Amino acid sequence: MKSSNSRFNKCLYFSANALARKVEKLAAESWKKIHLAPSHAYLLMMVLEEPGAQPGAIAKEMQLTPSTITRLIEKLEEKKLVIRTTEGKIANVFATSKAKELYPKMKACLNDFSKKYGEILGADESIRMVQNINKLTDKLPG
Amino acid sequence: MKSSNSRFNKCLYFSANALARKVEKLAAESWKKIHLAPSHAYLLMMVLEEPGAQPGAIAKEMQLTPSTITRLIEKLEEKKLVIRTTEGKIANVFATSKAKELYPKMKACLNDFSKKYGEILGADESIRMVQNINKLTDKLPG
DNA sequence: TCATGTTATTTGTATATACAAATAAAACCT
DNA sequence: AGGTTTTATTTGTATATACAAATAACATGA
Repeated sequence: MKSSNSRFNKCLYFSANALARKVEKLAAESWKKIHLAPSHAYLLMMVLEEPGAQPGAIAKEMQLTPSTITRLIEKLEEKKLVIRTTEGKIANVFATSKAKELYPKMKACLNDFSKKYGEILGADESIRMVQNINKLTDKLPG
Repeated sequence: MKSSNSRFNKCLYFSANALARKVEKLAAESWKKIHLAPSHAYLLMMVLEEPGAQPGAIAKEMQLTPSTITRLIEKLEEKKLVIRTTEGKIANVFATSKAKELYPKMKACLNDFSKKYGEILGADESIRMVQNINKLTDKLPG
């Protein structure tokens, strides 16, 4: 069933969720090569690029709640991809050397993914669409 | 943090998910009045408008998997809003009279929600955006 | 007709995410 | 300094969703 044929096709709730689910799936395919879920991969990339990042800052940047970030970090710790140091109420997250070795492959996965949807949508079109979605998101409250 | 300032702002995965989360929250507010999660509400409306709908068809229209539909129906059954009849391998889902009584309020919630984001985004803009999102979704595989 | 394949649904299990409450540390008044 | 408020993080619990396997019914071709 196409979104454009659904009885719900006029509703932003439905449309936004349907898009997110499809995109999630497409992204998961790209990241599968290195056995990471997209959200784990994004967090890890952030930590690689900003060593010692704090969970609260990560939450803001990823627009997820702090509790979700805690849970993601736990998973990445299990995989020995990050470590956490806690000093007072502040936690800092660092990528391990295992993660650092993975970094080039991660960039390749990211590339693969954006190429994949770039081909489907057209390069210009896809860049414009992402910008429009961001603009929309920024206007919504919260 | 604005989407447009995030290090991930160029990535469709990130953008689509951030949008969906915000919209979900906004929708949940509107549906809270009648104590329904948006996905439950959408399924229920479909069943109200199409009595006897089959889980498989509902899955297609809502672009969710059949197993997810089963789970949603279970919840709605607990709330006495739908009943399920099974004949052979075919199941049919019907709204109860309790659900039928709720229908006008549901339409009001839906209205409230679309008014809410219509005000935030502008009526034309929001309609155009939903169409663009649908078009994008339809182009993606799966 | 019956063996095999296909379809519809459900179940078992896993993941992502959130909210609210619990901790714990730091900052801030007076 | 000592009490109060704010901030950062984690934990307990709940929801939405999916995939893969199980089940059950149906269809179909030899």
